[in-house]
Amino acid sequence: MIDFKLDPKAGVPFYRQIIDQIKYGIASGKLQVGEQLPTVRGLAVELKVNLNTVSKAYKELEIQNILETHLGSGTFIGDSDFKITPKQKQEKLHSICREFLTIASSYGFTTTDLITELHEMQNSKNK
Amino acid sequence: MIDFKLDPKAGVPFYRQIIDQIKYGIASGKLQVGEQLPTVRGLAVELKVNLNTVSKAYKELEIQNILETHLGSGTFIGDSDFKITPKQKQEKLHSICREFLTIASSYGFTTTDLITELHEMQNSKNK
DNA sequence: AATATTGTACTATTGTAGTATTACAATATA
DNA sequence: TATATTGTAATACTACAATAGTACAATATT
Repeated sequence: MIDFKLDPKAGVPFYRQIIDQIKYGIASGKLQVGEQLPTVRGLAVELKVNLNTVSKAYKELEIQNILETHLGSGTFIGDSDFKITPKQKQEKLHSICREFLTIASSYGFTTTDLITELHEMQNSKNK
Repeated sequence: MIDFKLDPKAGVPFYRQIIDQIKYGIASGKLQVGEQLPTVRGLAVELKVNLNTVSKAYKELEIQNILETHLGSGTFIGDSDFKITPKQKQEKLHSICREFLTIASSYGFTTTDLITELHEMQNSKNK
């Protein structure tokens, strides 16, 4: 289970911080498929926010096929790899990159600039 | 001069659409250094928005050292290459890429995924 | 100097995001 | 079947972003 934490000074909405922490928890292996998350009320009390704030986070992750909610029993980590087809994943990657390119080009950067920079960031990370 | 167009359905604020079109105009060479932009009133009438909306766009671009405004005479494309140092440009590129990485990783994509995709997009563009 | 033209500043209005309050509906469990 | 536990829905409050209305200040032009 994750040790959830909210930072009111982060400038990021609470519900989005919750989303990010769950996503990161999955990516890092701290959260396993099938594992139950805290109940909306439980996490709301723990984080001292309203239960709707937690609910909003869970709901958005359910739309993204990352969580499964079962009324009466709770919310669980879904097996998103089974639900998101490789094609859907590829399309998501494509749309993210296209959006990125649009923003970058408005600053005058080329695709090559971006690739170069990403390479450098990758290298400096593994020092 | 650019043929400005606003899309109310874009989900992007008017002033930001104006900003993007000017930036893209510069990047694509349609706007030259020293060239005068429409007056805030002129463009406001043309786009059927309030003059403050145009003013806001110009002001933000002036902060970014992309435009120069001269009260009484108008707003002009500045020689941003002289004003933005290579170091600043590099930092901008870096911050854009880091932000991009954060978003992408929340979807489970790695830096390598992104680089690969960008390469493919670059290749398919030059067909 | 007078006037027109330019950008600026202040204020009000509208819409939306984020969060909370409260009541409800579905399911599990005793 | 009764009750507790779970997520859901409707509503409202607050803050802020976006835009507009209006008046102002600086500069150019005559």
